[in-house]
Amino acid sequence: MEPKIKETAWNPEIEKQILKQWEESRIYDFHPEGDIFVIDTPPPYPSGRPWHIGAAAHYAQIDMIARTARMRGKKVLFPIGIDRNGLPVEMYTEKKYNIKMHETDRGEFLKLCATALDDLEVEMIQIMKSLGLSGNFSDYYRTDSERYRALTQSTFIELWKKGLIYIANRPNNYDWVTGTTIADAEIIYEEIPTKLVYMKFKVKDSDRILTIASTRPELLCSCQAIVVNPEDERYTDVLGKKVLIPLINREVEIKTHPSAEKGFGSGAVMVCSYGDQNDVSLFRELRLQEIVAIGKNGRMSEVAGPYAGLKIKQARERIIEDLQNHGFVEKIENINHRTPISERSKTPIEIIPMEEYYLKQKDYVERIRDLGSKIIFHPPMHKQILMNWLESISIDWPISRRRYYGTEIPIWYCKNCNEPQVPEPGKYYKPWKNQSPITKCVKCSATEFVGEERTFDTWMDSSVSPLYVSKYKQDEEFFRKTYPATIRPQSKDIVRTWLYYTILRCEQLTGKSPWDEAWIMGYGLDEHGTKMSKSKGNVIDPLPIIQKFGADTFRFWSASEINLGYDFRCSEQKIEITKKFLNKLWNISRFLSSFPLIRSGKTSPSDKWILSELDRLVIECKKGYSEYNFFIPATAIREFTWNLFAAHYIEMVKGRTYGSDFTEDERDGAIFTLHKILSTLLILLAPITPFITDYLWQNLYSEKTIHNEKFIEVESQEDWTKFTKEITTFNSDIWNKKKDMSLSLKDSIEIAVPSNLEPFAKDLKAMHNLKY
RNA sequence: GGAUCGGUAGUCUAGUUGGCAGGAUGACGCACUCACACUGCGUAGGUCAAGGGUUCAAAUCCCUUCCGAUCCA
Repeated sequence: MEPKIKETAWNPEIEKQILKQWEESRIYDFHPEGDIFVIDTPPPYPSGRPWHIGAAAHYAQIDMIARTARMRGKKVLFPIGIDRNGLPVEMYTEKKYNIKMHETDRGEFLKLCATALDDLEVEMIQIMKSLGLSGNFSDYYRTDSERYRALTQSTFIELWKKGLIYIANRPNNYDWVTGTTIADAEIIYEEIPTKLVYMKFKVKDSDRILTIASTRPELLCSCQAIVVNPEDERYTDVLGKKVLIPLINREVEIKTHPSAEKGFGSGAVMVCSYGDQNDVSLFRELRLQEIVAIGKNGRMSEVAGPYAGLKIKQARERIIEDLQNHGFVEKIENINHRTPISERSKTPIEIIPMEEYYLKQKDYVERIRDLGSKIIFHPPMHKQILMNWLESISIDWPISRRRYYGTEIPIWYCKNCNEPQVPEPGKYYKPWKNQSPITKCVKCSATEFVGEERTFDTWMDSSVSPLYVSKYKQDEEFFRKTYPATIRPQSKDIVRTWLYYTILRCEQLTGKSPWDEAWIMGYGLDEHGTKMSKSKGNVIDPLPIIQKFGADTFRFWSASEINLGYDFRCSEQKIEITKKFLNKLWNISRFLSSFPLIRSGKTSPSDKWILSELDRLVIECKKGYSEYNFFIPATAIREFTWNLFAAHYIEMVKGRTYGSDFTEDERDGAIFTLHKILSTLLILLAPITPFITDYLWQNLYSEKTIHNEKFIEVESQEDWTKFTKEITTFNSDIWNKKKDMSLSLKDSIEIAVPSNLEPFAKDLKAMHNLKY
């Protein structure tokens, strides 16, 4: 019999045809009726090649979530978006054209950014499509579109009217390289070598010298107090006394505070505005008058006297020199200091008082803890990341940024009384460019206005993604059906930003949690187990790999290699090896394609045995799919297919399907079982490897696509799996014996089938050519 | 300092309720050409990080220590 499938190997080129077929038949279109399942897809930022292989794996898995839901009978809304707001493109543009953003015409600069994004986006969409994502590409969204930005602005206006937004001048994380305030969530910490300088402070009206260790001697000019631990007996006699700041010659008081550690340096700490967050809280608690020592340009301000105008590092070196020359230095230690760094520009941040807009979040911590505790996390352990973050929120969220490529803050100020005022929600406003839509000041009735120039923190945009995809304030009925979304898939490094901010904002706007479930994935690591990043240069580009081995190989690798929530290593070699499995599946199908399709039959014991094992597999796979942990079905299916189905069952029934010593009923039972198993395997695998399964399905079982099929239910009544171990061991023993006797596998051998395997004797005899 | 995760063969990894430590890869040996050489069979390779405890029984539960990753102060 000739196999219907001719080629002896799976050719990934076929994926292109299948992709075309999917697009033309629009099988993944969303219709908002029935049991609705909404995915709050993360819109990727098109940062250019190489794209991150971990990200590609991540999107492949999100698609598996969508396909799993469809096979469970859900109507799936799987939006595709591109995130285009924010700093990366601004920095890319500055570098590409060798210009500075703040020195370039704003309109011109925005145009250059948009063009760059358009180019990068085309490639991004292409890669996502070639991965086989079943999302809504025909209507993909951009976070910098008019509609999206109008939504961000509307939600801001709504919250403004609710009184959740305020302006405040307070010390803030300031990234002087990019020239903007940033939120705590945008700070990372790095160990940086620095000098710990032990300085001598003279106590007034006393002979005592106080030694104070600091990594920031350049801030001496802004020192307003010395604090020691209240339980530190070394200093009880000087409490309340004044000390003289070296070089500056200003007097400040010695106070107590529990944050001063007895063990750090000498136990006495200088409090300056602002060395770190602790300084900020001390100034507030002790009601000290701040002295702003560092300006927005990252240089020392006028109050630094002779050091004014110097960059921070230069000023530090100069002041250390001067301190040494005047005998104020006791010693200098070289230490590694944990330094707050701007996540974007990778430079140490400064804390500078600035006037910014704030969104209230402190008052919401309890409410969000409550909502968070009700969200089902996959895996559950990652809920802890959110809870830890909630624990550490100490200030409201500064949401204004002094950047260009972002959503504009929709505010105009009265030229007469400076009162800020917001327009009506619903439109996209550009206050730096457009005329004020407000004609009369709400406070003084003046008629002239000046537009706000700042933009929002990009998380203000990202945090309304579930509202955008469910057409909040656009389509009431659609919104009612699709909000809250079902699931938020995302990576674990943005729990404290994207996940947290989304819950915060959606709660403030809708009073509800944005989703029922959150699905959190780990990082992609390189072969050596270190985190991949462009700056380290160890990023693996997924595109050539997908082109070489096909999307299904890449997807199956991603499913079988990534245990949900854990970090995973990426190596091309492993991906290559994965392809062997698809080929195995291909060849099993090729073999079966030489037999007629029989949809029911009288089964023999061997058939009943493998069907029992199949039931077990179905149960296992369903369990994995219900947790969206594709590692479980992928490894279980591979194990079953290769090591039970192909290695044992197919070999056991070859005699029956070809041979003449069997009845027609017996033969048909085998052929029926073979097809039953393969068709089930294809369905079980369809969410993971949608291309090859659809191709084989359409060649063997149906005119129609596999992707409209539903998952299989378990059906057999008897459990024959207790024979598995005995069968596989028996077969293995025979193979070994033939090998020992230098016989070919076809040669006959005199071995009796053991009595416990009697039901399978006929198949086993034919399989091994047994004689006795 | 605190939190989370991890430490299983040269390498990677499974081991949800304690019950013969499983798989992949690489290495080595052998075989067939019948769906598949992108194949099949086999061999070697392990103090389950270390120590202690609970138990008839511990990779698994408890305690202590060491190492690594990530996050927070």
